[in-house]
Amino acid sequence: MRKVAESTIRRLSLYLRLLEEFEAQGIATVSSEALAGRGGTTSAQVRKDLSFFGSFGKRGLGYSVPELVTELRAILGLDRRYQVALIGAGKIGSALVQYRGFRQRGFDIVAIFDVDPAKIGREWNGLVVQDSAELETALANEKIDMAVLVTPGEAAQPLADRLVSLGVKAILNFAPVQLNVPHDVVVKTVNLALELETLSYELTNRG
Amino acid sequence: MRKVAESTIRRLSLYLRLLEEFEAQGIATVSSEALAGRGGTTSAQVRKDLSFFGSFGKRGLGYSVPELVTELRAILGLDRRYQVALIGAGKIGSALVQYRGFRQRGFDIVAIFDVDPAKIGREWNGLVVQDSAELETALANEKIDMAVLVTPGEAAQPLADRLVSLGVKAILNFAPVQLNVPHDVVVKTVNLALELETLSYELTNRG
DNA sequence: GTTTGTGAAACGATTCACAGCT
DNA sequence: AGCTGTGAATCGTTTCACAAAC
Repeated sequence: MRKVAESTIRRLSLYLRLLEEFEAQGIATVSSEALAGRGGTTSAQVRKDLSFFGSFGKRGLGYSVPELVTELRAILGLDRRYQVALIGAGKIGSALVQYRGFRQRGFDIVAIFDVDPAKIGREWNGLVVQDSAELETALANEKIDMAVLVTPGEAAQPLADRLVSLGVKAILNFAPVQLNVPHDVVVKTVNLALELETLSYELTNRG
Repeated sequence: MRKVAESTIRRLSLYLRLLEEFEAQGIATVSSEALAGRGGTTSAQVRKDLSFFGSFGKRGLGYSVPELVTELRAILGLDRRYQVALIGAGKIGSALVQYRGFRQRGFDIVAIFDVDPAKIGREWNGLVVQDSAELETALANEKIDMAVLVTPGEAAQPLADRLVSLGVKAILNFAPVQLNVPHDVVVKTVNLALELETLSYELTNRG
């Protein structure tokens, strides 16, 4: 498959959300214009984005909502479930476990780890918090698709290395560091400080 | 000031973090090469990024670490403090309040709101959770620079509208919706579902 | 008449490469 | 000699505009 820009993928994700709303309202077809309108983009952009993956519309008519929902789910890999390990049972980790969008979209948290003895052994949303030291033995028989790293900065890289050794191919990183991983592993970092600082920049330099 | 790309601002933020580490280690000067190395970019990119704002280096030598730290803080607007209102006292809000990077970087949470009667009136990190219905009266005398929105999707837009009316010029949005605001208001949306879906896409279309 | 799909044009960001300063 | 600062070249993304399909 030809290389598609990340910005395109993010927009597809937005379109999918809008389409699901349309579907819930029983709307049968949408134009690229309608999809663009609430998505903060243009109709040409919508059509270009979709054209990377195929021709899903009918000229003069638009796109079938249920059809496009199915296509986008397949493109985004959301027509399957993922086994997720959560590393770090702090406040943010806890919020993530609760977040219904997580399970709803196919991401099942199947293991939780922490280094804090006060947390290890406690039950948490039906899962017992395990010792991070036992990562390897605990995950030996579990097939983990993704890891969510919610640890202090200094702990993140060593844990990432161990996760990679265990065969994890995708990491969602909330630690405020750049992770170093092999080419075949995908990392998405959500850096709160960065977001605040871009806001701060915009505020001071007129927004 | 000439328009600078957001990607540039995000990298400046990364450089600042690295420089602070160098500073703590007592390193006096760095080359663009050294800044690039751990920041995941190239030396030319570092120089170009900085050149938008001035000439901070010395040819043949590199950049003075403390000087560049000061410059970047000023550029990013981090040489002042911000008054932040937190809207939504759930798990994620709680995690944000605790997050030390928040206060450390100059962001002071001065008010917390929620609609849940069980939470209203409770003390939370030294602040009493107030009723979101009272937003206007509670913030009448407080000068709020930023709001952090951590509410369900449907509540976000109406609250954003009220915050804008109150003169808030920057919003960090964790609700999974696109917010509609006037030109002079900056919004940064952190959309967890989006991040997961880009990971999911990468997993299914690469590996 | 309406709306898609897509080459081509325009725009924007990154990389190159080197002159100029220390 | 070493490293910055920057115009020029390259690369990638978005917008335009229109022929083709319904």
